[in-house]
Amino acid sequence: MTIKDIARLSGYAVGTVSRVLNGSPNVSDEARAKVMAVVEEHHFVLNNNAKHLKQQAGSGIAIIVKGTQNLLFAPLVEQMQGLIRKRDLASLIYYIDEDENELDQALQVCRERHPQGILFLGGDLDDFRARFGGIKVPCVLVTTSAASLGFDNLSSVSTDDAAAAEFAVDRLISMGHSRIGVLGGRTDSHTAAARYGGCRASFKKHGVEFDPAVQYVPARFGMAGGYRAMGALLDQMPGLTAVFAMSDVMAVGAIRAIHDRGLRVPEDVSVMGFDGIEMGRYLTPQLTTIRQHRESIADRSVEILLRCIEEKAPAVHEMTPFGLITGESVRAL
Amino acid sequence: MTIKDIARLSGYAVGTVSRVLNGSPNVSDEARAKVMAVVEEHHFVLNNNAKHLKQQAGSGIAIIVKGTQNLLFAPLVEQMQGLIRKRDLASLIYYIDEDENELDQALQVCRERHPQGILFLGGDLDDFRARFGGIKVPCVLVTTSAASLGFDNLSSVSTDDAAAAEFAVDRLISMGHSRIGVLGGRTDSHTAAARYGGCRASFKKHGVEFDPAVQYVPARFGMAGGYRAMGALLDQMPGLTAVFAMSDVMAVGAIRAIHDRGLRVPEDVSVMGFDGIEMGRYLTPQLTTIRQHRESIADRSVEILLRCIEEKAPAVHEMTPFGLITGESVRAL
DNA sequence: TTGTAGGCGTTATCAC
DNA sequence: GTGATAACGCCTACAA
Repeated sequence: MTIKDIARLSGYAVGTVSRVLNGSPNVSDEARAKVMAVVEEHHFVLNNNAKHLKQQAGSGIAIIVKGTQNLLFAPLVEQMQGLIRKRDLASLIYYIDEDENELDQALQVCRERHPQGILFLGGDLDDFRARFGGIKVPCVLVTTSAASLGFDNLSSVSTDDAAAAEFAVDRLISMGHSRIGVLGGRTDSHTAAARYGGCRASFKKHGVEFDPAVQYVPARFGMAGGYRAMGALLDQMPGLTAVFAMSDVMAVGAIRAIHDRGLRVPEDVSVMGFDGIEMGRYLTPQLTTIRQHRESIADRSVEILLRCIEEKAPAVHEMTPFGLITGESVRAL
Repeated sequence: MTIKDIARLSGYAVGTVSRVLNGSPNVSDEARAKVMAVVEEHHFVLNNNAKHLKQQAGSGIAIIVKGTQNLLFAPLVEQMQGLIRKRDLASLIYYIDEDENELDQALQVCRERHPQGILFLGGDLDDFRARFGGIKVPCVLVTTSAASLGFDNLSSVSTDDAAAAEFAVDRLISMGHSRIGVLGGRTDSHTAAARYGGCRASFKKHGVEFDPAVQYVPARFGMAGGYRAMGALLDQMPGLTAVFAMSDVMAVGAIRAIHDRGLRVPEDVSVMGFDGIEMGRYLTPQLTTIRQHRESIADRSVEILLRCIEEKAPAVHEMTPFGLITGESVRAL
């Protein structure tokens, strides 16, 4: 069943059918009605391969989500979709796995779907540095700053990771903690590096001792990673009273590791997370954590992208505010 | 950059380039080397629109995942991908949101990508009943039984929801509980209905009282749903000692609701979950839950689909074994 | 082994 | 307002 069949069955030519299906104004009401009748009768849908093969002009905003399980991304995607629809634009969403290259995907999408712009949820700065040059449409990298890259069609919207991490450690220190461990991503991650820098700044500012070899344990962002890293930290830093985990999911693993050593949270060890995922509020103890401001992130990302598209505005790199969710996993000494 | 450019730059014709890129054997090593050199230099990738538009013959297995956040699906997808690759087939993964129609997606994929078969992770039986007739390739519905539908190209692989739920309640009863509440999906969900039936069978078998109006609270499958439903259950069933939540994620919400009433798990109320997601083992208390056998589900799904494709085998509906993960959230009275 | 050409289903540019 | 027709980028006979 192709557009040709519809043309034959409706008594019109393919051109007219195409015009009807694409909402062109140059069609008589009669033609529109007859064609639509045939289309609906056969549940006909255009073939996107052919459509996009032919169509060079871009339409819609592509959203490339790297990491389907990232609990922070789901609400972001949902909100962005709404904002894009509100502007009468289509959104094309592509979920890719953590280990796929988001720029391969983006380049393919550009070749095949000609989007007007791209929102990247998550992504690796090294990938961007290596391959983003091939992309010509305006883009926004969301949750990671791309300021250091200097591409003139790549904006970014992110939490100020360094400031937020510094704030987190400030908080622990202000509550009387001084033997504080840090569980982070591997230092090849730009995000982890920024948060790590914030931690160090806080320790230094307050004159609190921090020996990276002992007090910092890198791990994968995941419960298992948090669990193992916390175990190591407890081994090498017996007197610790608080730990800052660079993601809520790691914090969950860390809390269990603490329990498995016969210690309690927060009585024996306080745990501060990072992200503010929904799950945190259902845990016992509820997670005390840094909250990334999802609404602002989604909002600003879409806003910036559209401004770059419609007004050819230059790329900008924004930081959105962060907050503190006071749960039950941190106590004052 | 198209195949024509590569042809020009490599000194060969488009046909040869196409043959190289598709791994055809009828190419000299020299041609292959020269063409690949140009291809890699320019990071050239074929345009899938054109490729699939032309290519009617199907290649690859499509995996349609409904619900990106379903913690059960992530490991299933990963394992299935591995199994499919091991058979030298390509896999095309499509993630769609919970509220999209998986059959619209499937029909589109069939028209545009011509897969040899489709694996559906999650899906609504009503959607299938209404629209699956349009699909002609072999398919497997995973985690939900499609036996009742009777399509001859739709197999299914699932946990025996009724038996597993019955087992769960059996277990609670055998540990001395008799005032047991149930938190489930809304009864329009086939899965929830099956699990609900299993619960009732267990209560009946053991002669334990069960008044659905009081002891059963339907809710959405999610932490918030579990939290609210548990609150309601505690209100209307003051003396309860145990609750069976029809998903682990609901159980997490339920446990927090119990805590918020000043009760403890499992000292005051025991909680049994369902699914066996990774998170359960990191919670405190660790979740006691029914484990769906992910490995078997992935394995059998791929196996059955390939048998249907390669040997034109008839559709089958298999149940995979389930188990019990003994955590800390259920205690003996 | 390699080159050539037709056509996949659609859109868009022409005429009419 | 409508109809014919040339691309879009690729695959695949078929020819050489």
